[in-house]
Amino acid sequence: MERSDAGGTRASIADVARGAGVSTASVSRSLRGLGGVSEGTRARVVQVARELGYAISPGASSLRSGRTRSIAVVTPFIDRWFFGRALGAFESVLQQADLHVLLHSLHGSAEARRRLFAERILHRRVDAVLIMCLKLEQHEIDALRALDVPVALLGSHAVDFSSVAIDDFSAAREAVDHLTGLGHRRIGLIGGSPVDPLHFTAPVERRAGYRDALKSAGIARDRELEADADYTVAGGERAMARLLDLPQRPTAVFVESDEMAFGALRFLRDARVRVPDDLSVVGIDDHEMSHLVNLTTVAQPVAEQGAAAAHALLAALADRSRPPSRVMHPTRLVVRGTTAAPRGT
Amino acid sequence: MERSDAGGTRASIADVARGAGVSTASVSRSLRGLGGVSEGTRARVVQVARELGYAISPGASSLRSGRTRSIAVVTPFIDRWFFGRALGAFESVLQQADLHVLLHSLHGSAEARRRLFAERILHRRVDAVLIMCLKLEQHEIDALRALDVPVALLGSHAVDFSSVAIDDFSAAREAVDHLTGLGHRRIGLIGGSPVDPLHFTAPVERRAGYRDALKSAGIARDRELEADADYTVAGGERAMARLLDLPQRPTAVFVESDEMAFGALRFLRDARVRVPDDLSVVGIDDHEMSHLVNLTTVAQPVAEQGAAAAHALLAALADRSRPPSRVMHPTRLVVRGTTAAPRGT
DNA sequence: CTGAAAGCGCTTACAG
DNA sequence: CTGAAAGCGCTTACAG
Repeated sequence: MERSDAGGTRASIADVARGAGVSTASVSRSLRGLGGVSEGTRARVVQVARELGYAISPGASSLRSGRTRSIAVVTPFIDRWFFGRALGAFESVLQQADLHVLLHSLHGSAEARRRLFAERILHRRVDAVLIMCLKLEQHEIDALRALDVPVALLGSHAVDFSSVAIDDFSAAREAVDHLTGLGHRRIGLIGGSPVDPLHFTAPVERRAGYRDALKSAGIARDRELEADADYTVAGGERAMARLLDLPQRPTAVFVESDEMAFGALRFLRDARVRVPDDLSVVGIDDHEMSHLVNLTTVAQPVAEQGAAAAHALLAALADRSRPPSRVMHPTRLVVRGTTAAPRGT
Repeated sequence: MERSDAGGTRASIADVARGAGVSTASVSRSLRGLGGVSEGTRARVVQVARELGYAISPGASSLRSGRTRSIAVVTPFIDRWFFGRALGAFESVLQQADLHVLLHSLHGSAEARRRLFAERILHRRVDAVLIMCLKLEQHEIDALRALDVPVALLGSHAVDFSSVAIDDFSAAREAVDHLTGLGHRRIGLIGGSPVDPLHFTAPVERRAGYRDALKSAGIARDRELEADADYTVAGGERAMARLLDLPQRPTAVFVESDEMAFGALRFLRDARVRVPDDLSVVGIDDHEMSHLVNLTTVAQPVAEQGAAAAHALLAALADRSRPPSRVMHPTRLVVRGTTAAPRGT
């Protein structure tokens, strides 16, 4: 029968060694499943450890071994769909590998980002690091390398590190090609600001994909049709308002994320603009709410990216000499009810 | 100018002591801002530490001091609105206090929950623990107490620990009172299963509030009108389908969460049931998407609860003799467009 | 104000 | 297969 009394809580490896009549070295080897211990010894040690309610001291273990069994994840936000979902899958894989996840959110703050790298907050505290969706500056790459642990990126790339992402450029092209294929010529963009202090990767790539799609369709670019937002529902709402204020309204809008698209749809409904009759809308993500509002979008596999990032780190931990890997996950256009041919065609 | 070379990365407290011509004790005191050091010494130490790129070894520090500067948060899910938002606010407060957050998700698994407590996964690894939304069993409370660190609960209560929550019973009453006030008599429930293996607190309390509101309005309870779901959009959809299949349909439905309500609304739209003309719907949460679908709901302050939980833990850390606190956050009915008087009134 | 020294609890060569 | 011992890098009484 398992019990854990107050005394048991404080049992150290020396207590277990004493109880089993062996050295602390043998206890360490037995409990970690290492070779070089007889089965009899191991069984006795395991038994005594359980009786005493022994639990290793992570601090002592990591001081000696240099391994912390923790992995940091640096994320711009926690409370947004993409990040929550990627994080969940990431954490799940690592938990199964008996690793802990240190959560470090930037909360959208460039200052928090600066502090993270300048103050060596992760130093010696983790065995590996995942960076979500940030376009890294060279000095940040240097700071990460100085940590001397495997680093992986989710949603961006850097030559030095393993990365997992979708092809944001192609995803945007897919969305806008769908619109031009339907016959639209005047196509707006609601996207992240290119001057966002946090420097996300997606806005830059997706905007480039949008422009490229227009070019391929022989449509001249009109800077007025590009509205900046901040990847939130409210931001999408405001950006849509600006687009509708234009002397020459677009007949379709490509929105860089589903959450912004929700905001755009909301504004259109209130403004009595019919979708897709008067205006088509296409997003990126396939957010879990998208089917509710019947949004046409380019789906990306989010949980899969989180899990892949975890596996990349696990592989790097198992073999430190392994070269960085780069995984691109596929996207897929999901046509629903918010897109149609422009009126009068 | 700040630099961090490879050598700097490995500097230890002894290196700093040597560089500054003082003992390691003085370095420790200087860097932690403790008293008993002259300003001249402190300045010199700080300067040398910066030059060498010194960063403390968390393992060594915690081995000696017993403090890890980490706080664990145990959450049933990461990728749901409520949890992401509460978690974000929680982490933000702790980060500002120079504390780290260890994220441990149960991923909805009762087995993961069992393992967490049985295998002493948090033992000596954290200075405090936050438990989200779980109704704790006695043996779990015992296991948490054996950790010998402050524990706080968010979304549930236990006599031994500090807690932060809303009054789920009242929130449900508020929602259902609104419905009965409008004249509804046949009111359905879409709620969490009372036999969910994870034992959440909210479903039990909210269902009780629903029943109490009916009773106060003199309406007999009809078990058929209570549909079990799992707090997901898809679950809300399925539950709504079952309610519509009833020989005698409800004229209104109280849904225990906005996310389930979204699913319910989706089903109603596809089934061509008009809301609120044919059927009223009210939720709980005030999810960020709720205003998009015009959902009437009972708002709860989620980020505030996360921040309050962090502050409760901070206070306990500062004064271990402080008795457990219990904070109840207010809820507020937000009437939008999914509720109205029943037809023919 | 300062330093010498003990010791936190492990892991890891090393020797047998 | 096993153990004695060193040492990881700090913090903390203690003494001066």
